[in-house]
Amino acid sequence: MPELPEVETIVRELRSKIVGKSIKDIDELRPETVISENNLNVCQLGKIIAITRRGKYIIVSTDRKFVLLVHLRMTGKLIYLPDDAPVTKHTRAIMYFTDRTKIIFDDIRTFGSIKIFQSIDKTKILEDLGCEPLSKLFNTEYLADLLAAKRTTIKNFLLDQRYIAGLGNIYVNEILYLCKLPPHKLTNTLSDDEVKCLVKNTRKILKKAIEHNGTSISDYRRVDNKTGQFQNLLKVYGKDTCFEGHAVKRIKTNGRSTFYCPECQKE
DNA sequence: ATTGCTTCCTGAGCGC
DNA sequence: TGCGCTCAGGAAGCAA
Repeated sequence: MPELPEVETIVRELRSKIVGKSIKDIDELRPETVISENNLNVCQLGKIIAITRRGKYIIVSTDRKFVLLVHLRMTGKLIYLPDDAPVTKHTRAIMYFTDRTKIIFDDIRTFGSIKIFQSIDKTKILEDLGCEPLSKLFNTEYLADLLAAKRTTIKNFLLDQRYIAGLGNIYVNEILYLCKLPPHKLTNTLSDDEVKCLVKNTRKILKKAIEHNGTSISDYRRVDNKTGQFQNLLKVYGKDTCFEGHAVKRIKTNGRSTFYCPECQKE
């Protein structure tokens, strides 16, 4: 499941491989995968000049001011290949470049999409995202104010993209474990020290996961189809026993698997 | 306004 | 062998 570190890894790798290439065409193998305004002719998109990230969105900008927002959801992959390489059973779209290479957009569960906009100003979807957890804006003041105003659990809060952009289920479980906070603790009951701890560990774990090219639990793959390595360093998600050797409890919260250690993460 | 539940989808894993 | 069931989960849309 691509979260911030996985998307960041993909963005960095895409940047080194396809910035400067001209988009020849986009072939949509499954309807509703590529969504654009006004019957846009995808042959007119132009040359890729930048690839950035906001939350879990990949932002591809072209010299003709077009912006492609790619969201991988749970099972989306972007794989860079020669243009005659075979596609997979779940390839939903193919972006061809003029130098006989391509990116295939592979997505088993079909929730991902590629949205094309005529300028960055039209991408309203990005305006609803909260701050980037690796930016200076993400600090104890920002977090303390938001947490105090909410009436939900810390786990629900951390997963909400309107407050912090980029966290998903795996990293939220890991962050709460590192902070020794139970997932059901209410946001407005957190102490100043606990808020500080959240900021510190969120940054720490995201940076470390990026260094290890993300977490490949199931479907996530890098642009060369290789796995990331951070799954080997998880301390509580998917574990029977935590890093300290205690039994890990697995519960469901809002339809999500929640792994936590009742011993380490006491009220 | 805010919060939480349902829904979308396919494949893997399991019991029988 | 194969059937039916459950689970994986981001976020839009809807309900309370």
